[in-house]
Amino acid sequence: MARPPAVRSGPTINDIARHLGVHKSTVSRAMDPERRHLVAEPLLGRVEAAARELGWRPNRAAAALSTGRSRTVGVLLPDITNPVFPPMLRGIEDVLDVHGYFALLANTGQGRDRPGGVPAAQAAAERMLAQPVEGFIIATAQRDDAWLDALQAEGARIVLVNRTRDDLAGPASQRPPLPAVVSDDRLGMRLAVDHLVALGHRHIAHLAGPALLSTGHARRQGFEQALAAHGLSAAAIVECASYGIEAGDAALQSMLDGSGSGSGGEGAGAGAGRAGGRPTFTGLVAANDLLALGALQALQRAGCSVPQAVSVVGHNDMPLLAQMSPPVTSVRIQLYEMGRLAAQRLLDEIAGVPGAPLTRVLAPTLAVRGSTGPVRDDR
Amino acid sequence: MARPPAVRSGPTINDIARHLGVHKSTVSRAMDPERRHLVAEPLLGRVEAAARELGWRPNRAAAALSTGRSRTVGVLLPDITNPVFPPMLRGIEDVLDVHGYFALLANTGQGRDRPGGVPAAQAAAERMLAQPVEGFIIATAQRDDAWLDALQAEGARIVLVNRTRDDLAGPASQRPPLPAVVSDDRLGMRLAVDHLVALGHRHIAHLAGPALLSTGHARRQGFEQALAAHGLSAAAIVECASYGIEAGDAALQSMLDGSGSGSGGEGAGAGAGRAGGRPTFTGLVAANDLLALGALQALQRAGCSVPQAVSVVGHNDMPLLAQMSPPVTSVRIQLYEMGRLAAQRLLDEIAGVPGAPLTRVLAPTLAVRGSTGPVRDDR
DNA sequence: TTGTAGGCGTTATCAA
DNA sequence: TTGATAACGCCTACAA
Repeated sequence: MARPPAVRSGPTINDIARHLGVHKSTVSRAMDPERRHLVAEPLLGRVEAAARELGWRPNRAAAALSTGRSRTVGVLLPDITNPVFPPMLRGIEDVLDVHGYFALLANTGQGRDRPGGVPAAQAAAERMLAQPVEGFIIATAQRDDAWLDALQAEGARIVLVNRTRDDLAGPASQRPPLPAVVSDDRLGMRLAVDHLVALGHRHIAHLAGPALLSTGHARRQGFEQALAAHGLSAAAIVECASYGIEAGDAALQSMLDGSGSGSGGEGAGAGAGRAGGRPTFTGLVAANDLLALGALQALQRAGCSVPQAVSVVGHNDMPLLAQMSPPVTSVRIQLYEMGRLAAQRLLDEIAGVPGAPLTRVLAPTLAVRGSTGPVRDDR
Repeated sequence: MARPPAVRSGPTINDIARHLGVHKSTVSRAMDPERRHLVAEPLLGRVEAAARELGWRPNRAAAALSTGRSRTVGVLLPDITNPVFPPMLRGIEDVLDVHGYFALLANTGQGRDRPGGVPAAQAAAERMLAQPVEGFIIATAQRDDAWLDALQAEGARIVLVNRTRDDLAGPASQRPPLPAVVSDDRLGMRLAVDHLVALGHRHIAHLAGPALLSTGHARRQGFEQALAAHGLSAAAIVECASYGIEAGDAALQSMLDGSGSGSGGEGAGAGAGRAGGRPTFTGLVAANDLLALGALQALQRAGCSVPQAVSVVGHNDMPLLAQMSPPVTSVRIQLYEMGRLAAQRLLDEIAGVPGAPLTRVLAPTLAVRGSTGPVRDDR
């Protein structure tokens, strides 16, 4: 009965109504842009004045309870510290902001499990649902993520960014597909390979991303297809354990050691990365920029100069790549735009806008910089 | 009366109560860790089983309405795309997560105004307050931000990170101070200057941050004090318009042109950045890393090699600085820890924990890399 | 054009 | 230890 320790005080529409001698529904109407026109002009002005005077502020928690709409969406990222995500997040927020929505953010790691065996991303999604959020933008999807199915089955609205999950089961999969906004990874790899081939490279290796991620999978396929189109095959392929500098360094080192095929390195020429003290390849395409930076480290340690001995291409064109040593040639994907489109898609979904395409595929371009150059010695 | 379009469906505690033939208050108690002990053990088990079986999920919007606590805090950043902020944000989130809180994020730009004359950060804070959030972590504060006073006056809980606002008015200011977690900027500058002096540099310039930001102000003071301690004075000081690569490039260019004193460049030697085709300084300390990168660009364009002709020190030690060309020596501040402490402080504030120190000052260290070296030619 | 009544899902207080 | 009742602030239907 008593209402003691309310954290948020402030006046309510009821206070305004009393102040003006009208009913709170009238105030409610006056404050809702959609129904403002139902209120007579003079009254409307008085209500607004009173609201301002009393310092009224809407309480969305109350509105959410009443309408079921919290004007909040959940954003699941592996790690905001990875430079590809901030531009995406900006894109998401810029769209949400225009529509009066907020993003609830969670960094959930690379899909790894919590003590209880529940993926961190799933745990975060559960908590967000309780908040509640009206939908999710997810950049952590793995191709085999089962919890996504459960989330979807609960009726949650979901849009994937930069990742898809339906590659694994193939087009015949029974799972209802999820809307996704992605970059054309195969095209990206074609740009990278074509660039190296045009520079005269014939022995080209690949630092692949984790096969469980759609980007790792698709980019590897794209790499092999692009090489095949030139009548070439991979000089070496090593799959990296994760998308990080360390993983890239280790993977390239294993290539040089000749030991290395990584966890999925059954690719052509794997284990043959080095012969007679020099790498057998003159070109290297990494599945993302952090892997490329790791490779640069390892190459430098091995005394291989870039681009003189080996040309290196990254993927994503994350910020500051132009200031690196050397500046890194990279496949530029539309990070900000991907975020924008994903948010737009989710809001459409929430608003029930029909006929949106399931998957938006954005075309990448190539940002050519100092880490690639003409092949020196053909072998 | 009718309840048509509820977005969030799912069972409620009422459904569980009916299912079990108990009252919803009992279910509510059983589900609250704080009051669980008030429920008899056997019943407790049945309630939990039923909740699991029916797939119940708490509705925080409803709880927030009842308790006034949304378990949500607002985080105001200038721009998540600036690499210093992701580590801070991770620190914030990691702490919030443990306590069941979520962060509502807004990128509000560098304190610039919206069309209506309202700072973007203020507008975002207003919207967040309506959400409602239980408090704010603010990294956008300018030293003269008046809206912060208003926000504080409304009773909002606020913790500042990396910035303070009370430098401007001085210790005699009437405004109630705000809790803040910052790095020791003066100490940071001393580390930078001492390092250069130890390398033999005697002519040292400063690329200052905007004087309206506490970091810009304090670091400039720290720079001058550190020089004075060695009996030196600044070779040149130019204040940059913002903390960005472009601004740093432009400011250094103006130094070289001898035109440049920036908006606040009344410092000793300003306008004397260059003499006889070479810069008059052999050492440069930038107020942050992006400014340093801009300076590197401009120096390279001018044909000044780093560190042979000029040694450059940045500030913040943002990620990837070690991979730059050249690797940039920088004052390492505890970005992640600042975020953690700020979040912890805010939660303490919310919980009413007494006796927390108003300001936490973290000590920086120096990360020495390739952009600094012994002075070559003394002049 | 405005008022009335009821409910959204939860928690708080009091009574039993 | 459990139940009953009344809020929290807002929105929706319907009546006036």
